[in-house]
Amino acid sequence: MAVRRQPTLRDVAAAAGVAVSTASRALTRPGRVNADTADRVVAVAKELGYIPSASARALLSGRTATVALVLPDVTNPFFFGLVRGTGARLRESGYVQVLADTEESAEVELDTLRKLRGQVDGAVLAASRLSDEQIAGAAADLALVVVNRTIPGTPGVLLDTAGGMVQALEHLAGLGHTRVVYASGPVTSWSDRRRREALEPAAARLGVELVVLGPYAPVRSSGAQAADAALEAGATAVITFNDLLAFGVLERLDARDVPVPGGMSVIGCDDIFGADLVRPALTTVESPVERAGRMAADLLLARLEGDRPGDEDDLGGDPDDEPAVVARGAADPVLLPTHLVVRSSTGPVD
Amino acid sequence: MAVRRQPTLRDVAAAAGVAVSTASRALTRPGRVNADTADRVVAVAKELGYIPSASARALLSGRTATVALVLPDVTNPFFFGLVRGTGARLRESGYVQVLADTEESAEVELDTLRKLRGQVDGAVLAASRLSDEQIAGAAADLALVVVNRTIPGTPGVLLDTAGGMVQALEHLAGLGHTRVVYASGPVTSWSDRRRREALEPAAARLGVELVVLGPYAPVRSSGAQAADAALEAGATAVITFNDLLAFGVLERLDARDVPVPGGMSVIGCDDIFGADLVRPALTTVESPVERAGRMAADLLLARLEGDRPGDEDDLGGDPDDEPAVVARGAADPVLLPTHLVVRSSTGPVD
DNA sequence: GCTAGGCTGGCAATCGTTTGCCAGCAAGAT
DNA sequence: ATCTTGCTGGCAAACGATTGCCAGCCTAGC
Repeated sequence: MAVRRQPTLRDVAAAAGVAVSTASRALTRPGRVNADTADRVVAVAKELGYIPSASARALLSGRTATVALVLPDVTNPFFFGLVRGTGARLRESGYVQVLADTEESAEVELDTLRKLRGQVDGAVLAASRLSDEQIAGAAADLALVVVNRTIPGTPGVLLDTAGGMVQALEHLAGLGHTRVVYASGPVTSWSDRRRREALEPAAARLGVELVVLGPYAPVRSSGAQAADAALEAGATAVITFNDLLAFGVLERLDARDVPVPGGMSVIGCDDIFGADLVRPALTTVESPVERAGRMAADLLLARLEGDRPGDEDDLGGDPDDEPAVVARGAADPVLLPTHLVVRSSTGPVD
Repeated sequence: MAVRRQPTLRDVAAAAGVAVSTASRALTRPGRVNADTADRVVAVAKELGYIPSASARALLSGRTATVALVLPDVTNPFFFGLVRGTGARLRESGYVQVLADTEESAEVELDTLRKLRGQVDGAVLAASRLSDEQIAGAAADLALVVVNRTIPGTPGVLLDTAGGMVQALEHLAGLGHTRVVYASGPVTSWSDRRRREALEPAAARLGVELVVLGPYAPVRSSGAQAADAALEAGATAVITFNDLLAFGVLERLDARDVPVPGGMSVIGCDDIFGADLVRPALTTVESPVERAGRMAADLLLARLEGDRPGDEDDLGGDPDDEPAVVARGAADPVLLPTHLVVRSSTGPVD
């Protein structure tokens, strides 16, 4: 029941009959102590089940080997890929991942970031509710990587959903649609702005009339309004800001007995869990979210490892170390391509 | 770009013109120092943006104010409720939540637990892949709470899905079904065993023939086999181990042109995200997973707070403190009831 | 006027680990 | 035989916060 006291380095040293410093070196500085001594210490440490105290290490080195993933809502399926992607990459490098849910609140987010400083070496910030200035400010205190935001001086990973949306429009144009609605997302969304900017010229080029509606909250319940508005606009197809919204649209169309894709084609964005479960299965723009997570963690780790004082004379760099990422980290954000997944919610105009 | 050095208590003390010890007391021991002095220190601390070092605190106190949630697979929708529930409760008490993914491997899990010791004050273990003995062993080194497991001496939270399954069977019996399949889950699953034990007598009581098939891997792709086996068994309804399996069953039935619920009624378990998205919407046993998460965190926190040396003379206990939870913590696991959510995948026999 | 006691604030030890510096020792060079 | 050099291991000072102990001071009571 009661948790037993952990053996410390002192215990190990005593049991091995050496000084604490020797024990420390035996475990962390191969070659620095006599091989026999080292073996003895290692054996004793194993025997005692010794595990170095993370707090003590952190106190001395200032590094915690911990990275936070800061999200507005852990349960939004869109973020699962990020959780998994960053988590996998961090684990590979021996880092611990902590999850911070900011409950969609800028205030909570700011507070979280404040508290995190010192507890973690860095953070991946996704779908931040903060202003560019606030993020830049926080970045002065904590190594930060942003996802789907561009903050000058802060490394970032961007998902090129705009490119996927253009593919979606091309797909619809190919099916004969000439009047297409884009049900837009939050005005604060960087990617929403970027998509509109990409869709306009694409529509012109394809000879499609693009009607931008919204903004809609990117949740299922907003789908009803979006569906109604799209019908009213006389469109034969609707592209939504994200899949949740698309789910809501499908529900509403079903409730109004509008056949999909016969009466209306629907395209979502993100390809979250469930997109292939709805009927008809949703045609959607798939984003490599998990890869984005890995990449974000990559950028952060590159920066953290680069910060290590010991590495400073290592300017030559290891050719196997993907120097491109390290070099790009501080500069332009990484842009990851997306692609359209065609399922059953799109079809030719009746 | 470069992260600036954090102000320490020494900086605050120097700026306020007091000793470090005084500064410390001003911030943590209200009343211990002169009010004027305290105000000055607090003001300076705020001005400097001082944040106490978590590592230093942890080193001294042995407590990290951090709790881990250990899961076999972070991305399994079933666990989202746990993530959210434990997270919310932990945040309320000022704890940080760290997420550990064990990749469905007992080895990784054991290793994770080993590394976690010392980094966290405790852990919530869900769907552990470890044996009872291994868990009991780990519990000696780290305060543990298990979800859906019964380990003597280790507090736990159980979801009474068995009860919900009985409701499901009653629902089916009421619709006139007389031959029902239970598509079982992993043999190692505690809850699966418990469900079978509860379904047998319920079936006898209701005059329903119960056919247990499986075990099936609790994933969507296994649904095809399960659906085929259920059809072959001549059943008119199937209850599945979980919703993912049910999704697979629905898909297969659709592919084989078996109408649902006309040709086959389908009931899932867990009510994960997507259960109301599939067509027909899935009738399923809803588990209060988020509540289970809160409860698990509750038990863990109660135990952690109880361990605090300072609280030992507080045996009377605060009447507002929900002493029931604290008392129950070490004893029997908490059992949370579940209930059936009826949607469109169940109906009368044709 | 003197002492007892309360209030306030400082000193220093402590937590567990790492690491710069130094001392002892042995072996090889001169 | 002496000096140099390299290897090994110990001492002690950090890291930042907390806290037991103590000293100084002020006030109140006699």
